[in-house]
Amino acid sequence: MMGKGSCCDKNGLKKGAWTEDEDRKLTAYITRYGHWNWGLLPQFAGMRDHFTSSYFPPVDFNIFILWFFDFLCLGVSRSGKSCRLRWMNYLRPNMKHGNFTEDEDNVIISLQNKIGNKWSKIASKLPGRSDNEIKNRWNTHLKKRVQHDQVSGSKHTRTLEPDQANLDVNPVIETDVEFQHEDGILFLGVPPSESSSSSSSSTGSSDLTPQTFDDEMVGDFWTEPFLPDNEASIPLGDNLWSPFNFVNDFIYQSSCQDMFMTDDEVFWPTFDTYVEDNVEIN
DNA sequence: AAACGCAGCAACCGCCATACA
DNA sequence: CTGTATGGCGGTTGCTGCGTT
Repeated sequence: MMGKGSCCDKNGLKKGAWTEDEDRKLTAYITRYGHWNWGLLPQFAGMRDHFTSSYFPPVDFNIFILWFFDFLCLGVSRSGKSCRLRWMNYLRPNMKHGNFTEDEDNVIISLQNKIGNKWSKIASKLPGRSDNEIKNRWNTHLKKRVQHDQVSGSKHTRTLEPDQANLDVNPVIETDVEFQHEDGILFLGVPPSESSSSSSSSTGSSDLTPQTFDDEMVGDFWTEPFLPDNEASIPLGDNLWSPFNFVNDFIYQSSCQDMFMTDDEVFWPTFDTYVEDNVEIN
């Protein structure tokens, strides 16, 4: 469903509904690299019509130079803030949309009653739900329901006991969250094949695997880029920028290779090919 | 079938907190 | 301490879809 209409603001940044192409680029980019800076992410994610490939994190000097050339020449189509919002509210892995369960509604009602409109806090207790979605749920459904129940004295709403709604008691699973790569799929949390047998930190809600977004995990995931820990074991090819990129490319090609590659373009650009393709040298 | 009104919700806006130079 | 950049949050907007008239 559309939100605000599409247009550009005074700075030339695109606004309004996101296109599938923009979603794909943003998802592929963050899946591949995480994000180190929302403000710069649109540049690297290729959120522009005519420049969609060859970006890598600025951990490599060569890459920074490439980015800087592009930065000097081109505008950004989406603000970092817009990218962040889109990712957090819609594109994140394992996000649920619509169809709130009775239990979810009851958690929202109880926590809203307890702590007020602290949507991000409430969202942290509902895996797969964004604060925006919960806020909308409250404003469009639950607020009326609560008001109706209060007026009518109805007990339709099953509120949680105080200890159940206590913010210090996380009702969802707590799990060590990390990027996993299994059968070509990059995802967060314990792999499905391991979740049922994991004994380290699961609290028993195995049906909620593989992800949660409690505060502790959010801090790690949202503030640090994805850095594979096995890069040292990957041989460095002469035409690759770094072992870091090599590993990322491997994971990336397995998880979302349709983003940058067409059927007849199956290669990863080197610095030289990038310059040939994208930079005019006087 | 057309017009209208409302609900749902994605996205924007503005403010605040924090980090950093 | 001050100014700036950035991220996060809650409130609000306005487009779309659907039901009603």
